[in-house]
Formats: sequence, structure tokens, C-alpha cells
Amino acid sequence: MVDSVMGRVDDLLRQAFAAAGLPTEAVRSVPASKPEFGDFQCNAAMALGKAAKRNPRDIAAAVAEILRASPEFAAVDVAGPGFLNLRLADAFVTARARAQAASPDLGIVRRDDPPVLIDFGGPNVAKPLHVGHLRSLVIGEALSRIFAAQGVAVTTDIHLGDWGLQMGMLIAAIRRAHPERAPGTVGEAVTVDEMQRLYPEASAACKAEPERMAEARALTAALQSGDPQAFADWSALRATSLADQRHDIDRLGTRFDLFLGESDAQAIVDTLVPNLVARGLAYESDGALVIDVAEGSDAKPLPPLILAKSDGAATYGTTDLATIAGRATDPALARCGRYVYVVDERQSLHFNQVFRAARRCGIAPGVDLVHVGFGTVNGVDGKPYRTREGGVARLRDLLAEAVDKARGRIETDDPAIDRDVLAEQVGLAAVKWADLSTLRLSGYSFNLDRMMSFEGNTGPYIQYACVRIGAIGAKADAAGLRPSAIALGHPAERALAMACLRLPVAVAAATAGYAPNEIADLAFAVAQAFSRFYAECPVLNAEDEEARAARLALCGLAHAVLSKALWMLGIAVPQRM
RNA sequence: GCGGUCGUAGCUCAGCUGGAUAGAGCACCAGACUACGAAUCUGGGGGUCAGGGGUUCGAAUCCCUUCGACCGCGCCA
Repeated sequence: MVDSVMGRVDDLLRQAFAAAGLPTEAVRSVPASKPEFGDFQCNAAMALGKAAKRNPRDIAAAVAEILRASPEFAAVDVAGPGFLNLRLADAFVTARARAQAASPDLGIVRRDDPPVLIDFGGPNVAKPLHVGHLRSLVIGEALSRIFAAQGVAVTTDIHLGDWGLQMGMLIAAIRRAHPERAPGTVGEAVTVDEMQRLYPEASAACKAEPERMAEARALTAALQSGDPQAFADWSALRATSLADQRHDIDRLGTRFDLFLGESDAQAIVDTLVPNLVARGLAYESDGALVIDVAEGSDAKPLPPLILAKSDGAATYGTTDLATIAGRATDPALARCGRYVYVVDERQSLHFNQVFRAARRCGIAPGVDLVHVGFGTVNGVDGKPYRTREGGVARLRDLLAEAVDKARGRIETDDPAIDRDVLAEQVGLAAVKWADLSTLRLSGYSFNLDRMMSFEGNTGPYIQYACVRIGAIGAKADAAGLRPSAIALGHPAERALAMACLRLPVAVAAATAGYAPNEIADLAFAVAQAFSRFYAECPVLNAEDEEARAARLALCGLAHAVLSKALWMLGIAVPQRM
């Protein structure tokens, strides 16, 4: 186990502040704002000076004097009104880099968290996947891997949207389109293409014509109350649609342990709802059955969660609540300490309602319920992404376009490289990187041309760095050259090691904030530091054998860190490109 | 109307539990391949952090306000 460098620095800082007779709660280091200030800085003296009515510079000077005794630091300086500038000793950095290289998990700290369940707030099975599904699939997979990298067990559930009014609309439309077939045998006759044509029409028709809507509602209610024919048609439609959606899911590399959905909660709904009524937690309001979730501290009281609509049908609030109850009593999930919902931020009110209802009803006590929201994918015009024709962009088309663009940009003429495989790896890397490298909560603009430029902060740039390191290693192996221990002489070597050493910090930050972009930031920093090192420090052609072996070792570390980071993001590393 | 998110370089975005001269990528300009792979690297120009006020030794960051954008607000999911 390797302590993170920053953790060690913070420990030393706190010890020094304590030794100077000062409180340590607010003491922490941050990366130096400028390289000439050193590696880290600490600004706590200024804040403490105010509280203690002491001159911040005196405090900083006293702490600096103590810190200078630590061999970890090469320089400790007081600057300005009381900044502490810290430069790490090369020997310390070298030792940490060697320890990281020797650590199987590269210094990533294991967490002893209970297992985590990730709910992807899955797609509506009445429709094909569109761009909007990209984020949940990509972010959810990354979070799953980030947990796994720390030894936390994860269960992923796609949680399909397969039980609401949209299914009633679809079944009704399909039956209308195939009047020759008996109800209950219609679903099996329908292809994905037909479904995808019929659903938008049905949805529009229901909006426009009350009779159509009434028909859809009736079918939804029938389905939910166990009508065998409705269930048979539903079941066939669901299977056909899911099989189609799985092409895109598999292509993206998102892995699910469970392909459950809202429909799987129905059995629980049947017992949960009467139970909540009996306990007085649910009551009738305007013909619907609701649970109050408002709290006195709300700036604006939350509307109640609707458990049953006036026609008796369940809402997705009902199934979400029942699903929580079901998970809490499922032996396979009993140890889970939190349920994480990776769903569009626009649904934050919904999850707020569901989570509060669960708390109020005593469902899944002790389980953390977390909504990990994300912003929308926008087009270049800043509005939600659409095709050139103005329609909803299908995920499949978008991925195909990305891979095609990637194929067109492949520059290698190496006959040993499978261009299709490479195009797939590079194209998906570009798309995933664009998604994961931005802040989760803010939307991002989806610009294929930009993410396919392969220059600067893009997925392929990181892949390229990784591939170049790999090429050095392969050549070294072929020549029988062995790495030794990492040694840091050149500034570019030191900078690369420092970037690698940030990995455990980045993983911790990514976990705390459900923020894959922390991993992407780290990967970019390492790739950039490597590229600079590569330009300035010959490895195989190093000045002497000692330098060559030490640089090979450093390359090994950088390659391991980059590979790990890309793995956590769900991005493949090509052998060559 | 109420609630929420947001407004940072020409473009796309970081930075937001207050710290030093506000960063990165792209684009633009100037350099570096007889060189471990140039999908790379080096250097440069480019900012009223939407406007205004306040708190503070110090504000992109916290508070108030104006303007603008997006999202949500009980029987869609």
C-alpha cells in the first residue's frame, strides 16, 4: 500500500501546525498555483492568523521551520502574506514512484465500503436508444469500474423503462396495425423497425385523440393487473426491443449484471401499496393515491409522490419505490450500502420524491440513495442534439458515424493492424472521452468533428501516448533490455512521476464526487507529461545504460497508470495505432 | 409565478469548502522530424471571469440585485 503523496504532505503539514500550537482542521495542501512556487502550497496560515490574531507570516515561518526538518521536503518557503510553498525532495518523489510501480494497484487505496448497486435508469423499451442514453451508459460503466478498482463490489442493473403508459401505447398501436392477429399473438409478429415506426405515431396519436389515449391507458392498466394477452404481447415486444438495444450496449462495452426493469417491481407494488395504505402513509388525493414527501425546510414544498393514478395504474415513482423495497429484501443485494442512480439531472425532483418516500416509509433503512445526475448532450447550436434532419439522433447511427470518421483518420499502413478493430477502439474512445472528460452535471456539446480531430484533449491523444509507451517497451523487450528502478534526473522525468503519483488522489476524488472527469483529468496530465518526457528524454537511445534502464522503468509506470485510467473510463488501449 | 442549474479567451471547457500575475484544449502566429512513432513537442498573442453592489487583508469563488440562457414544478417515463 502506498500512501498518496498528497496525503503524506497533508500529514506532515498537520503535524507541523500542531507542533506550532495551532488547530489543524483546515490545514491541507493544494497543488502549487505556479511551478516556480514548488509542488504544493498551503494557505492555512492566513486563515489561522485571523482567528488567532497573529501575523500569518509568523505562523507560516514557524511551521516552515518545523517542516524543514522533514526529509520529504527539498524546500519550504514563506511567500507573500503567509503562503507556504513546498518543494518535495527528489529522493522522496523517487521512492514514492518506485513504490507505486511496485504496487499491484498502483497505489490506489482499497475501500472497505459495502457493495454498491448502480441503477442506470434504463431505456424505454418502446424506443431505440438515442443520444441521451449515451451518458448513462458511459458514466455508469465508468463509475462501476472506478468502484471495482478500489475493491468495492458493484452490481449493475439496467432498470428498463418497460411498465408504463408507453407500453400501453405501443401495444395498442401494434394491435391496430395487425387486426388479423389475435391479441396475445401480435407482439411476436413485430420487428424492431416496425416498432420504431409505430411508437412515435402512437405517441402523437394519443396526445391528439382522447380515444386513443383512453385505449392506451386501458391496456396499460390491463397489463399491470395481469391480463394474459396484454402480457404476452408486451413480453414479445420487450424481448425484441431489448435484443436490439443490446447491440448498442454491447458495442459501448457497458456490462449489466441485471436486466431488470420497472415490470419486475409489479409483484412488490401489489403488496407494498396496500401496506402503505394500511399504515396511513398513502392516501387518496384528487382520485390518485399519494404519499406526502414535503418537509418543513423546503423552500417550496415538494409535490407528493403518486403511487397510483386515478385509473389505478402505477407510475414510475411507484415502481422505483417498490424496486428499492425489493432490493432491500433481496438476499443477493442485502449487503449493499448504497443505490446509485445514474440518470439525467432533469429527473432530480423525481428521485428526491422517491428517496424521501422511501425514508418516510421505512424502506431500505440504512441504505444511501444517491441520484448521480448528468446534463444533456447538446448539438453545436447548444440545444439538445439532433440529426441534420432535425430528428432524434439514434445512438447506433452516431456510433457508426464516429467509427467511420475514425477509420478515415487512421494513418498507419501497418498490414498487421486490423483497421476495423482499431477504428472501433479509437472512434468509441473519442466519443466516451468527450462525455467523461467534462463535468457530469453540466451538459456538453457533442461535436463529432472536434472530438475526432484526435488532437489535444481527446481520447485518441491519450491512447496514442499509451501506444507509444507500449512501443518502447516492446522494442526494449525484443532487444533484451530490462528496466531497473525509477530514477529522476531530468525535470521531465520528475514531472511525469509526479503526474503518475496523482492517480490515487484522482481515484478518491472521482469516487467522492461520482466524477469520472477526475480520472480523465489525471490521464490527460500523465499523457501530456509523458509526451513532453518523450520529446526531451531519449529512452532506448539514452546516454548510458543506467539512464536507459531507469527510464524504461518510468515508462513502465506511466504505461500502467495510463492503462489503468483508461480502463476505469471504459476506453480500450490499442496495441498499435 | 415558484424552484433549480448556469453565464470565464474567437470556440469548447477547467478552476468555485475565498489566496499570489485566472488555466487547458482547439483555432491563430512562429519554431522542432537523416530523431525511441510529428495523432507529437516548444514558444507567442488573446480575458471588464454577464452587469452592478456588498462582506473580506484578499472574491471567478460567499451574500444581495439586474440582465440573459437552460431545466423542473401531482396523475408521461
